[in-house]
Amino acid sequence: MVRTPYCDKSGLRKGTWTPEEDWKLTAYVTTHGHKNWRKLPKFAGLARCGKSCRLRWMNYLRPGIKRGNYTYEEEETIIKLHASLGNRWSVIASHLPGRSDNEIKNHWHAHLKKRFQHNSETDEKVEASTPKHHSPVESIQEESVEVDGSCFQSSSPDTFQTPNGASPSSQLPSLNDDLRMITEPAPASSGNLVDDFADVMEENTDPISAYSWKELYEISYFSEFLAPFVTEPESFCPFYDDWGMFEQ
DNA sequence: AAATGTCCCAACCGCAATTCA
DNA sequence: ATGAATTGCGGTTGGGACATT
Repeated sequence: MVRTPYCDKSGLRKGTWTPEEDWKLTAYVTTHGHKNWRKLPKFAGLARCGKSCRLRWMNYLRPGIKRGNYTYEEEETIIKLHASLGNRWSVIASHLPGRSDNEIKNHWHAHLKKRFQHNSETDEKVEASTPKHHSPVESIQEESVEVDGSCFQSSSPDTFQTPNGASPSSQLPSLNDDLRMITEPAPASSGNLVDDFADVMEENTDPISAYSWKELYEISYFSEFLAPFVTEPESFCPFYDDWGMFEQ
């Protein structure tokens, strides 16, 4: 069977995503959902392949995603699950709400693997000088978490967090709200809209950093670009009828 | 201060699995 | 039932940031 390449290599951007691209993708997926990643970039105005868009959304832009600052409990969970599941990162990620498989995989290779190996070596030395007991791996496997999906709450697209870390809502915020947040500075304004906006975002513990949001703010065509979504989404998205608003 | 090495993360790639027509 | 299209997964890599010489 001959596969058509999922990514048409010609004329498509690769590499690091720009704030502008992030915004386009976020705005489009938030408004129209993502039923067909392959066609999405075309209608979102992105020169990326669908695969790249999906990865970016799943790992960095999707609501509720957490970045960095792993807690001790999270790291313990990763180590235990890895001991029992191996490199099944997506399964491991499903037990850590807000964490992507890619990030967990990176964190494992960059930090946890070394620590785990170091601990194993240390324990082996202790084991050699003490009466017989279980190896570190065996111990971990014995007490490893049962993977039945019931003991953890998986991250859900419905648990949207606002960029400033406000409590999750059962509903996605409207794009009008987003626009209001972007275009209306706080009452106690310093007079510099960009800085005020960044100040708000700096409280954010969530995915898109204050730095990124500041950059996003500075993209002057925001309103222009968003206008079609807010007023007549049907005219912008040919799939609108099929997809429905906020479909996840 | 400059050169070199190392670490870490974002993103790409290929393949397998799943869904669709 | 079959083949094509699409999605999801895990391994790998490029390059920027930071540390060391």
